[in-house]
Amino acid sequence: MDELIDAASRLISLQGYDRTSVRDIAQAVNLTSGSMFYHFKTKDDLLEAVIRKGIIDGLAFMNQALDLAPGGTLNRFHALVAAHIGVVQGELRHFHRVWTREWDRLQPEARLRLRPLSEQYRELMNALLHSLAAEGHLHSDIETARHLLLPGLNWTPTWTSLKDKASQATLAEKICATVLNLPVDAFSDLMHAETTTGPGHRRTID
Amino acid sequence: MDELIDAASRLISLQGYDRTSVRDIAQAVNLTSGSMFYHFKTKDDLLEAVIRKGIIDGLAFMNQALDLAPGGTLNRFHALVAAHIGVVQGELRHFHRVWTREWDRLQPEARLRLRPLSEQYRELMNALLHSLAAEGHLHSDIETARHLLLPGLNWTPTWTSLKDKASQATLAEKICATVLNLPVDAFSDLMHAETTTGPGHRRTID
DNA sequence: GTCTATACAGTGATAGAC
DNA sequence: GTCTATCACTGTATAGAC
Repeated sequence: MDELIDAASRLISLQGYDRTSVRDIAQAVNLTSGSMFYHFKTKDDLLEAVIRKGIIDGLAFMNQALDLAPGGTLNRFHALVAAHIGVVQGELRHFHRVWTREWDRLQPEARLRLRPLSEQYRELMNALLHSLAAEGHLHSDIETARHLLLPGLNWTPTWTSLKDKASQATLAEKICATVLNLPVDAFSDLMHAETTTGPGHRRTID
Repeated sequence: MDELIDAASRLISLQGYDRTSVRDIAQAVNLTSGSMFYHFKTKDDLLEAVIRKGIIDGLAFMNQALDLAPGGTLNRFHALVAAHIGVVQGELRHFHRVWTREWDRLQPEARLRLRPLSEQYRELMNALLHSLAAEGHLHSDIETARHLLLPGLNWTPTWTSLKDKASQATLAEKICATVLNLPVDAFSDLMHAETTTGPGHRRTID
């Protein structure tokens, strides 16, 4: 039941898995605790379902953003970073927080089942960092760059809260610039130059 | 009682605060649960004591590393990053993990009491990023750089485990290079050039 | 599919003996 | 200072009625 998963994501995100009782979650959708165990065999199964939905919806969100992004690599990089910020700060934020904060509360078998999904997420970022390196924008080690970038993005809710797309895009610019060790303005200029004059492999604005 | 704090840091780090019972912790130092409440009024007080010790010892470790570091800014930057990796991966790792993972389980008043301590930690990194910018190595926004760097360092235990100082220093080089968007070799060269020919504001090797 | 009722284990914390 | 014993409570999960 999807309402149950939604409520669980919200409560677990805010209170933590261990402090959120099955009664709390069931009550949030006007059920009693007994009824929850009809839909999920155990509380752990519910946690797995929450995280699975978080990853799947997050992937869809990211892929959609990439499909709409203009062609140049810098533009696509910015789109990806902005999309990830959207996941972390937007409607999926509770799912994402549960994913990152409660991942190691999962049973080992559950982690194995979810691993392929989360690898896809990492690969999206990897591919773009490779393009940046190939085009001479990124000079540092790609793995290390990803290891700095991803936790940094995931941690943004601890020091800022950005619900609207505009401010998310602004933050994304600052972060992209930082990855390339550039002033924000320099990155913006580079990115926009790319859009107007660049090759534009696929300008998919329908 | 310090043994109690040590045992608590280890168990809470491995199992999480909520899953670690007072009985578990007391048993680890051959006490019964009742005795723990002689030393700490509540379980929450014990958590605060663990995190306080983690921050204080971490600060001491960082300051000591900086005192021993050679003079140049790049060298001091590397020393700071290596020291933080040392905190996160070395003997203080359990304390540090509790600090970062259970911080928001603290009562609001406890967070207020500890805030000044954790600010000191952040300021160490801030000061060095400012120096890097002043000397023309760092071009990006300093706040943003710190917001990428710190979570990235704190998250390293999720993808690598480095107990010895040598491999910690190697990782530190990769990360410093990434912050400056340089290949590792380029950063190493820059750093060593600075040591042998640089101004060396204070070469404090006693 | 949801309810009520309940089994059963474990929790933080306290009281009082030693 | 540490122990034992215990209180009051909450947790997950199950059984069976509807």
